[in-house]
Amino acid sequence: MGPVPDKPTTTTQSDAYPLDAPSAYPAAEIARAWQRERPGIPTESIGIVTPLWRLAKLFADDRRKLLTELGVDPATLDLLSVLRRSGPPYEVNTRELARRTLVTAGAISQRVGRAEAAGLVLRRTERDGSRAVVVSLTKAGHDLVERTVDQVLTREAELVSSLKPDDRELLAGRLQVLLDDVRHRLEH
Amino acid sequence: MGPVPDKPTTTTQSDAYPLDAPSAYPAAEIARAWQRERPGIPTESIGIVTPLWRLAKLFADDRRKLLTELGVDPATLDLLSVLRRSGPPYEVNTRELARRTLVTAGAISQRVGRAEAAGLVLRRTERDGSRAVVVSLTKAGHDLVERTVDQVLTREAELVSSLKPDDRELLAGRLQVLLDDVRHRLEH
DNA sequence: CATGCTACGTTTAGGCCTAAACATTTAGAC
DNA sequence: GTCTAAATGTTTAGGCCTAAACGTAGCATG
Repeated sequence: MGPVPDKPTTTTQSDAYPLDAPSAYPAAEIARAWQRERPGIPTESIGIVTPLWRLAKLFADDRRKLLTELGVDPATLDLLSVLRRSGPPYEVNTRELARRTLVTAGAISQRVGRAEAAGLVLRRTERDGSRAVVVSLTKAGHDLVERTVDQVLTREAELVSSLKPDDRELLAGRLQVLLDDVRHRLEH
Repeated sequence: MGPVPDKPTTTTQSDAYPLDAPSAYPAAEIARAWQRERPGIPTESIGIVTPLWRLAKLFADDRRKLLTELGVDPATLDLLSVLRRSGPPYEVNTRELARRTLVTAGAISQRVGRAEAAGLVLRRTERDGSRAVVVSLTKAGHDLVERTVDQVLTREAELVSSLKPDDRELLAGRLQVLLDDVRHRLEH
């Protein structure tokens, strides 16, 4: 049966995993532990889903910390970035914002509300008497993006810099294919 | 310069992206949009980070919805799963829990508090007069894991079922390598 | 031009998390 | 032993998000 991972740790901390390796239990060990505890359970997904979640969390935590220093929060920068990237006149309606950021309409409404209160965006109706809302970037919002996005992307490029360009493209491609497939399955 | 993606969408929703493809702007287009708007900005990471975040969110949202139907929340099941996987006597101290779940000590404290109030776990000091806390699974907690984990893993196996075993292992391996490297970099 | 369905944005309630402040305990230095 | 510094678990404050309830606008049918 090989080594027994994920052993009970009643004693103190870390039998198998020293403190200086804060999260070193590969997904493979989680799958093995489930197989040991519940033989036959479908564990094929663990090797994909677990590292994927962990990577996402590491990137998100790191970005949040960097942005805190810069005086922004990730949700606001996400909103401003979509507007900035769309090019002049830096306007996008709220449906489109929800679609591009993968959050609910309610979340968009709150994000825009906060950003508007901070003077970073403006909100106006799409046409007279229309209910649709268009959000646009103010100068302050534009400036905020300009002085933060480079730092964020530079930092993240550093974090993935162990990947050689070919490997990076290969991984990016496979992730995109998987993403498209998962999205397709979720649409039923 | 090729096609111009991520065009302003002042008009209505979705010029280039119909509503029936709720999130179809590949990471590559985001990178191209940044290059168009801010030439020279380092965009290498986008192809990795963006699909990775989106996949993580799709999986997390789907799991949350499934678990809501089953009457649990993801955070609680995460806690119970670590305990269940550790094998008899289903006990893990709180430091170890924090390490394995990638959340802060405060979050663990709250998770355990909620689970304890729901009768799913017990909390006791590690030794007499000690400050260290050990969390253990109750029968109710054990039962809850038994009747939910199979469904969660089955569902997730379905979501990644487009990957052939070889592809799956390859991707899992590359993600784990990247995870280890990113973690290493974050330790400074 | 009613009627009812659908789409849309906002608001509210509740949940979970992080960061920081606390209160102890544990470990070292001398 | 004593004292200081580090480690540990909890609490609190504040932030962001989802789900659901609303109120209204758009629109097709008859």
